[in-house]
Amino acid sequence: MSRATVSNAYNRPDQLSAQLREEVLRAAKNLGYPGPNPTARSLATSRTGAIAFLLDSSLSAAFSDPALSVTLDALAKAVDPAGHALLLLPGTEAQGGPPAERVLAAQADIAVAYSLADGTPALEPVHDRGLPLVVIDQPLLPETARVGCDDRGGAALAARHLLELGHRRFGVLSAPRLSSAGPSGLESARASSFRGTRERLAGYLETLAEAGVTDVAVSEAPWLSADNAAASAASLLRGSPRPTALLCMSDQLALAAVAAARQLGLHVPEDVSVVGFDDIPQAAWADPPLTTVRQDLAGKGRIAGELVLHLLDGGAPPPPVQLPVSLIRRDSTAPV
Amino acid sequence: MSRATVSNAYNRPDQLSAQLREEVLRAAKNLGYPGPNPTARSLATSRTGAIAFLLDSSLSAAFSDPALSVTLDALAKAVDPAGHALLLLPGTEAQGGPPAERVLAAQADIAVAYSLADGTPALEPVHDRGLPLVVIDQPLLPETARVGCDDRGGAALAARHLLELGHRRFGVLSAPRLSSAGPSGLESARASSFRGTRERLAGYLETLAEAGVTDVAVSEAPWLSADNAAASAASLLRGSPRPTALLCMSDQLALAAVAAARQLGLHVPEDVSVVGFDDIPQAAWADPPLTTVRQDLAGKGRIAGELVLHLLDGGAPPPPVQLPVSLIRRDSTAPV
DNA sequence: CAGAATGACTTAAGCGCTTCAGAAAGTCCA
DNA sequence: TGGACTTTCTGAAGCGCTTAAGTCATTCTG
Repeated sequence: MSRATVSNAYNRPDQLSAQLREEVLRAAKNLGYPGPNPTARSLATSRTGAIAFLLDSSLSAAFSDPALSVTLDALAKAVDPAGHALLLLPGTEAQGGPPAERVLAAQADIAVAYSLADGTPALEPVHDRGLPLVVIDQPLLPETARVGCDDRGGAALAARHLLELGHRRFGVLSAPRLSSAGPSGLESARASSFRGTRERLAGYLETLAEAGVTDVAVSEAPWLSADNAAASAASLLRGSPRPTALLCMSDQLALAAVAAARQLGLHVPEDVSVVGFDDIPQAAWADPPLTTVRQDLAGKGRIAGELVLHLLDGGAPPPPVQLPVSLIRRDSTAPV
Repeated sequence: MSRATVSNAYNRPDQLSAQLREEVLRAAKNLGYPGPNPTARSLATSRTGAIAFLLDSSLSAAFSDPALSVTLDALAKAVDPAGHALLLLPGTEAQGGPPAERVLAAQADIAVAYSLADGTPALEPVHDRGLPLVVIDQPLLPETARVGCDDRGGAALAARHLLELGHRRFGVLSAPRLSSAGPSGLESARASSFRGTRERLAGYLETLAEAGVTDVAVSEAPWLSADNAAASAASLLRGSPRPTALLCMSDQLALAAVAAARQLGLHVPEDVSVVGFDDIPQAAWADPPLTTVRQDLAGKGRIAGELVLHLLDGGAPPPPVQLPVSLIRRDSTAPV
């Protein structure tokens, strides 16, 4: 019996009679042959069946934000029918992405970059290897597919909402920038290597400035952990004059801000209004339910998945997709 | 120039002169050669450098519990120096694990099973392929390394604590069992395919029974999502007589229970005591801070990582590791 | 200075599979 | 009945690499 026949028995049943195929599979079972070796198959077909997912930080930091879980799950479901597995490459916080050599050695057909820092060394090997690339919430690169949301517009929505409620004293709770060295605050956030951080900050500040509010306290939560975030929020709330409204770059941060406020004996929204960003599931059933900027996280993941499939199919990168955002008014904001 | 020399330039610098090596690498750069193809290298070395991580459910369901993030992160950090990547295989909720064919096709050197359902089809291909296996929070299989915590003992701790506070009317909020069909409740939880669920339930009920409490309401949260969990908790709290204490199989469930109680106008711990399980980071800064059974999640992940390294190194599976648990008293429990 | 030891590089086998081009055998129609 | 098809299976090349064994020149050693 030739190898080719066995191979066909597994991969192309139409190439041999049903009877012989049965016989082959039965013999395989008897011999304890578990089916084609995935690595050898990959080498022969030059397809690994895996998608490399590049993260900006450690797994626990990355997954502490439910926004990632939701997005990644939607992505996984979108590519699932094609049978792809997900190869997770955690980042190092110093580089805002995985180390280059890990990317170089990753067995994957395509890379998906999720909110990596600009200039992270992780993307060069992707290019060198000729891997297709889909970026989520990052600047567009040549030859790359992209999906993201209107970060700046969303931030503007949040700021405008609070202005309309009469607030004039604001604090901004910022996502981490790249390096933990140096002072925290406005300049630091503005110079963040993360596009999302920069854009949201710009959205807040521009809108506030248009309304004549220019003196805004900015605090940055170093790498996402609940404790860090609450501490940063507390530092904003202890400022004087105390802000009456907090603009938070994610719901995760907003939730921490609410907790911090409570700790300080402040009531939300009576004493301080809090608005988040993302509209993660938890935002709706938090106490109080969070006013936030909604983006379609599941849609973002699904579209990223479709882009993956499209690129794997040899398609050219389509124009970048920008998802809309909208303000969801719940109970964490009130007139000043 | 021979292939072997190039290979050595990348993998064994001691096999050639530094000068020639430089020359090789320079030439590679000029020719746009990105270094050895990972798949071909794997075939030749029969090492993929990846660890397959098998989950019981979808990514969003799995990662909605921070306990997983923490454990997985610790595992990733433990294996990181060896340069392993993580191949994530999400499960289907009907099977309590990933589909067999995905496991069969996974390019990995070893499998880690996290709290899969008993009898899931995912583990057979692991065995057939001869992959080493580490199980976390699951029954021990032959030829397998295992790490887990004392689920039953921890549950007993929680129940005893509430009994000592004088509680006599209990509700149990159970993790999902395998199938969503059939009645929810005691029998269903007892027959769960998940070892953790069964053990914790047994721990609760045995301890309560020893104290003469036998009539305990059990409600099961179908696949972990905040909404589901809160609804299940609410159904317990609406029972009559209303339980004065809720035993929750995870902190995630406990947090949802607190939210549900609040929604019903009940105060925690004045009207109802709530105790969780796991001691996830959020438990400490929740409102109120959660009384819970602590298990060393990071330690569990780290040990699992060490087991992975040990098995990959050709070591025999050591005896199963059972991690201790302890009760952490915070403010979500009070005398009845 | 012969022979052993060392260092630097190459030869060639093989990892386990897929797939294309063909061989062998059977089928069909004029 | 015989050439043209079809169906079923096999031969063999090749995917891109690693590595044990081997070659050859150079350097020691006694």
